[in-house]
Amino acid sequence: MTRPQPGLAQGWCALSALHGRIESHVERALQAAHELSVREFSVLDVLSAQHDGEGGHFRMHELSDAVVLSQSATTRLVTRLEERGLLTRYLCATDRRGIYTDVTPAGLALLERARPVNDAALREALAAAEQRAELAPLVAAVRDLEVPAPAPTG
Amino acid sequence: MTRPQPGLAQGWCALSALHGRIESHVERALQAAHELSVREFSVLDVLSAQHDGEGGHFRMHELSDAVVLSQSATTRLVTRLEERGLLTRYLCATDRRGIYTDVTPAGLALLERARPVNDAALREALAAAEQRAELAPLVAAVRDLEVPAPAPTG
DNA sequence: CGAGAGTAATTGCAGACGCAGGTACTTGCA
DNA sequence: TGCAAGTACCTGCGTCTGCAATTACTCTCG
Repeated sequence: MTRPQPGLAQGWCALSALHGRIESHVERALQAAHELSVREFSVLDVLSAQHDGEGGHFRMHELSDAVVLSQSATTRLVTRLEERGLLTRYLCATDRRGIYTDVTPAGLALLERARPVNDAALREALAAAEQRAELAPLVAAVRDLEVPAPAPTG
Repeated sequence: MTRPQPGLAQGWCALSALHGRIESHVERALQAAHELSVREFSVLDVLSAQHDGEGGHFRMHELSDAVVLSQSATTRLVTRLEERGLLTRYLCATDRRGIYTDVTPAGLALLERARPVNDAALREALAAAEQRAELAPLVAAVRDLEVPAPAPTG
């Protein structure tokens, strides 16, 4: 750990460790507060973001790409969320193979309630990770990403 | 995805996406080449690194902390690796509750064969992720971490 | 029109995970 | 010594995940 291999693995190891720590911390917080997993929150977030700018719908495979999950896992994840009334599924008119997903008002409401919990947990996890020497630089990089360029470059 | 929320979530989202993409790519490569999961490789790597500098052993809870896994998952992971002859378990002499784990020569050999596969897959995944605008800066940060201080020892 | 290739989503199955509970051991206190 | 509290690891159970196979639909070419 202190000095495994001075190659690529070091960066990847740090990335992985940081991700794991943040995920488990946020997972606990979201689960306790709203019975949401990180993935579920992520789906809601991605879908609602699209909602803002465009039609507010995602194809299943687009969604699985966005949250980096297999198609089967995405199917089941959407199913669970749909059963809780947080998402809707509807067929694509022009291509009957395609299925769109969209956030329901209930889903949007839950998302907005969960967002501060998510952000707080995120802050805590980042602060904790910053204490570790090998994670600190990556934490800084993540923080820099937050608002890289508020200038609308188009 | 294009512009979810201009807050903390953006950096975390990028970190999560990058991690997911790298992990699934490396997982496939290691699985195909050596029937190793990313976690298993990680355990072997961490343990062998410790081997270099120190006694070469980890307590279970230290290991679970290093790879960011629950204790139960660590127990089973070590069990699987032990059954394949890649790890050894032995009691701690001074504290009979504690259990140390160490890499066997076979484990070390497999690790060294798997390392180039891991590194190659890592490189590929990073290169692919770099093409995405929202992931590129984080990829750069990870690359920077690789050799932060190449100062030779002594 | 109809056969075959290709694409989108779902389902069966086995593997791995986390949580809660249990066992074994150590420590603190009387 | 004896008992309660705390620590370290393991096991039962339910859930989630990925892979492979399946179903449903579209597209291309004859």
